[in-house]
Amino acid sequence: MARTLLDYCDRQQTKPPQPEVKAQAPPPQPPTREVKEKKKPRSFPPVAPKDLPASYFVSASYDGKQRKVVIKLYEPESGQIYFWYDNTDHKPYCLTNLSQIELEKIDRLINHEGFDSFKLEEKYDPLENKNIQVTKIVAKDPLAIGGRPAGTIRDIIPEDFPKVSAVHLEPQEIKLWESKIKYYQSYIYDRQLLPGMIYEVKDGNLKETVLEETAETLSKIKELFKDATDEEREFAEMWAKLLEYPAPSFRRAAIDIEVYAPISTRVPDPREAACPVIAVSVYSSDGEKRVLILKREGVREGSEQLAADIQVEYCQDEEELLRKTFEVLLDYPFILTFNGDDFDLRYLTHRAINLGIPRHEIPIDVGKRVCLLKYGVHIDLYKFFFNRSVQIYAYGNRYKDISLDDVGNALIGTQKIRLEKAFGDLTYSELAAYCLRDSEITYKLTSFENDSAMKLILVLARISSMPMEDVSRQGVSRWIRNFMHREHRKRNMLIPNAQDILTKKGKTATTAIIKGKKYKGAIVVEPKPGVHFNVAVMDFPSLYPSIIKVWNLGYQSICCTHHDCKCHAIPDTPHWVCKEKRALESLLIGSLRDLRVKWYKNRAKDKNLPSELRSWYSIAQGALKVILNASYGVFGADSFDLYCPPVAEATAAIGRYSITQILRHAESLGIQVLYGDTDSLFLKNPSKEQIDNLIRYTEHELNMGIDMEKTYRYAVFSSRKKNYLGVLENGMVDVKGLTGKKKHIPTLIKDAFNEMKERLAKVKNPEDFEKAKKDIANIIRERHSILKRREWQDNSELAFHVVLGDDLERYTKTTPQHVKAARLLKESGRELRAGDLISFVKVKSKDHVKPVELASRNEVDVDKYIAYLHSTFDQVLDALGLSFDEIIGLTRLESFLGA
DNA sequence: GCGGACTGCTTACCT
DNA sequence: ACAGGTAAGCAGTCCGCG
Repeated sequence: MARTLLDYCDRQQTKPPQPEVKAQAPPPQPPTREVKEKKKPRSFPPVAPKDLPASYFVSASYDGKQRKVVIKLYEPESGQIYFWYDNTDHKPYCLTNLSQIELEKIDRLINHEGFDSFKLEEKYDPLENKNIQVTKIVAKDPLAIGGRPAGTIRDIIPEDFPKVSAVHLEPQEIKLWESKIKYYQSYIYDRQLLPGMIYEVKDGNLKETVLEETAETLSKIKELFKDATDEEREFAEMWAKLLEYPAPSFRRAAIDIEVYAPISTRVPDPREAACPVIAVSVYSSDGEKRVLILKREGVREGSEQLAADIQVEYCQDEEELLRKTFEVLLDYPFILTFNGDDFDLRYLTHRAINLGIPRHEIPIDVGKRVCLLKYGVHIDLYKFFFNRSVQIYAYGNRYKDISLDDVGNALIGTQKIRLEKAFGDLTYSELAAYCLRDSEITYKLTSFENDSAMKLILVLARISSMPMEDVSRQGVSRWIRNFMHREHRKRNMLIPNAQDILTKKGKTATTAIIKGKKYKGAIVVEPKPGVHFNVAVMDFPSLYPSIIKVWNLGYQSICCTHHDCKCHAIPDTPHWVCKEKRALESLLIGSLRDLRVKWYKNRAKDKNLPSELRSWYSIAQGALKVILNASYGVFGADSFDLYCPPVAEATAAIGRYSITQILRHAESLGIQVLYGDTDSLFLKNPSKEQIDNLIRYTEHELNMGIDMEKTYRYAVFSSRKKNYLGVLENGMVDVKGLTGKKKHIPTLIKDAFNEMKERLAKVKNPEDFEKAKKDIANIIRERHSILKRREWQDNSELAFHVVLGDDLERYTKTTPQHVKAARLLKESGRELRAGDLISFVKVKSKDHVKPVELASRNEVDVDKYIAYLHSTFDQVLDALGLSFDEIIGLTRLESFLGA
């Protein structure tokens, strides 16, 4: 019998109607959208009709009951999800070099309940560079191939084949390929489906929707690649299509739950779900601002006024609260949470089970690490913003720690509500406001700047061919792996096993400067200390992707088997690269790089475009940046499925070669090189001719582009690498690496540093400097005397903020100061985990540190702070010809004596 | 037993 | 689970010192 979505809450209707108490009577709200009336029952699962208008492919998974892949289609007009089940009879499989005759001897395989059939196929083996015959082992169920602890086809073959085979084969000669690819991914690749793109259902079949209006743009892009090779142009077109198709508006709701915990310092365990859920908030794109509150004994209403458009609904018991929440989860096609995988959705599920709600009435699929929805798409923003690439490249390192408070504060300027009392003591209206704020922030994190986060996830889903759930949870190496897998399948290439790449292509040959690293990396040019006026910064735009493109780098091409290619040597290494056959990675990464440089970067800046379109281009551009920035690193990461250390090593080596060549050439032209790092050169006062010469040289000799990136009015270098300050023509100041900009230092010191920075921004010429120096000396003297006289406002100004990189017990080798402070906090009852930010001050007592909340003002170790102020400013002062000690009035002798 | 030289650990940053 | 290179501060160890 088909269930309907409303069946999920049918029990509630059998109860006597509950009196609904409102915090205050909200004026009736006009429905923001017709969805309010739409609540007619839909059958579950919501199978797509025979004909469905244009809808977005947002997710895919495997339906174990029907033994089919199911695709979730989001139809933006109705704002609903439709399920489309595979109708092509596609089946899971893996590949092997054993013949059917040999395989038939393996009883456990033939008799395996999940075994279906064999099929002979020809595939191109990229490691051997030739076509080979393989046997496709087809299964009835993806779990039969792998994914179970034992007794799967993947295990049986290497275990049993040696026993039944007449010829002896070494274990490594028994090959199995593609047995670890998720089945729905395999399906997506084989059918060449494009997640994130637009499809329609026609007569029960899934059909890609072609938009005429993008044709013109696509042909413009094609024109940009007219001088490229045919292959490169084809790849660029492929990417461009994925990036040019529009995004829908995403109908979505953010939810957040609050749980009553008797011990306020303890986070309730979502697996036990022992405590009641007392509030659930919903903040949606339909304009819903709703809080469900559990009625409890002795809780006061509260006098705070909630905004008029907020709907507060009281629930008499917890089951009612949960069922109403589940209705929301079955209504919206996209549900947003902040840490819902590990907390909110997991807690709701286990709590519902504890309360006796049948499993099938809970619309959540709880996995080991994720919680997915039976109906829509759950996006856990904690996982998304936690992603280092997203944090650094997409959001420019604007948020520091991955808390709702910090991310919200940094990106949308909204913080969590600060609680003055324990959770259990809150009035209803305080609880409602607090809970709603969290889902408000969660929602707005996806809505600011034209829904940029949702669009970014969509674009990444397209690039990587992954469902939106997966792409928002997994790292950049998975995104890259998946589009590479897709292209292997498209070209009938066997996807090689990581071990085979390693065996065939070997290891690295250079020695890293840092102990424990696998190979040598980039060059950093020794800076010329001092203040330099008119500094030009030149750089290679995406150096490593350019190298991968120009030098044809990839696991296939590096150290290939052709004899003639050996002369095509990689500088500074024993490696060589293929001249005959283009590597797939080189094409993929190269075309992506060119497309970003030739098209997306400009479009994102093009003031003539309507702002909506421009923001789309800046999202696309940002997505490409994230991918390109990681595209070299993945080859050196052993967790990457196409891990190939010599490719990473060769890329870095060519990078060193390139910058060294251009550095020599610059010097031969008589240009003074002040500094350089990896892909950049800082030139002192170069002439236009000199710059043009450098550009020409790089073009001809290295076959790569180099840009004049920016010019500093002046730059300040110390003798330290990766540490400098540059003032641009427009007065903006770049600060790199200096302690004064680091996030962990006390605000008392940081503020002084920023004052200096602002003062330096005003310096136009060498004469201005003298006045600026006096002002800077005053800034330092002022801070110094605040410290000496103990005149700071509050200890929080002196707090260092350091992230706990690991769980407390795991610091066994040393005990850094923030760990000492954290242990003191733990003693006073706080729960701490890896990733938490520890704030501590330096004190005179035995451990030298105390958590800021436990330290009193008179125990602060002032001398330590003066020393820190000293070292922070020294990084700039010595270049300016100033001395900290002299500024604070110490004679050389006094400072020598340590006065 | 104490202090300086040294190494290693940890975090935050740069490209 | 992208990479390597650099800076800084502190913890811990070794060694020489009557």
